[in-house]
Amino acid sequence: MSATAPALRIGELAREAGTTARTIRYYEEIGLLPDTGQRPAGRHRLYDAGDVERLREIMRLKELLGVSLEELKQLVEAEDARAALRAEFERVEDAGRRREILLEALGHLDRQLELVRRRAAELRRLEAELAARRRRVRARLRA
Amino acid sequence: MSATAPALRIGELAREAGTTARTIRYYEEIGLLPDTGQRPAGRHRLYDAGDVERLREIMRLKELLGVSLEELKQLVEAEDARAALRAEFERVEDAGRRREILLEALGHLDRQLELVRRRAAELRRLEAELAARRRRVRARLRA
DNA sequence: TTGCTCCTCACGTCACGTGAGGTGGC
DNA sequence: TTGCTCCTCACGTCACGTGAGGTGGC
Repeated sequence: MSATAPALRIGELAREAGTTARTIRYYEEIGLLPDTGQRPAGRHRLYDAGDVERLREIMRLKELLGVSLEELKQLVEAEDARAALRAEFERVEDAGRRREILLEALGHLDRQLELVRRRAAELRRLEAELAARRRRVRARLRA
Repeated sequence: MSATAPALRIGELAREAGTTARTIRYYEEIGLLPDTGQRPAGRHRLYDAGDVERLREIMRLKELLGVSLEELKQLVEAEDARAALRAEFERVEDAGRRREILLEALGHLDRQLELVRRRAAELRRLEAELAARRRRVRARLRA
């Protein structure tokens, strides 16, 4: 989207982000990724390094949290809103407004962390169970 | 399946395992769950506490590891093979054979642990990033 | 008997995979 | 020009969701 960065085609973006061209087109179709500019029908989609980061982040949230694309859209929108707030924070002088913005960001981060921590805790429990079984087998091997 | 335990119907099993009756029927259809005995067509499926444990474990692996049902089937079959080996271990006297069985169990656990640890590590990285952002916001709030 | 849950089709949906046939050019 | 990747349909698949119409009984 940026005019300065070197342009990537859809296959390269897919490889960089660990997915497929079909998936990228589908995400664009349902509005999870923005339309790639005013592109005459049949013309190639072009992306930049920022798009790579953005898509990587989306794929990571999807895989680690196991959310639907609808929920993922909400998360991404919330993330965009947070970016907009951050921009406003830089512009604004009023201390009260700045404090408000920070508190909102904090709330958002807390919700995200809650989701991630719950999942991480479940995974740790599974890992502990497997490790315990492994220890029992090793103890028997020594006997 | 056991004759002694109190029988559950499909809806109860679904509630206990955190899924739906439709999902259980589908898993039976594709062979991920065993057919519920010789059941005359139209008759209710019946389950016991062991089935609850089994299905809970399946749902947990599915959600935490994000594997396809085909891969999940492999995992469950490997788990069954492990259970069979454990039974053989109890029966068998020969020290060499017992050792072989333990080594096979160890290899299986190592593969499972590898999968779980990789995912746990990714989740920890995401958690750390979010936590770092949270700390930055809190530091600004104090300023 | 009345409710409630269950049964079996069977079509719908979500998130893509996979050609078919054609066009573009970091 | 020749390859390679891209384009847009459009149908297929996986993992279920959701009725429709009917039967069972921990």
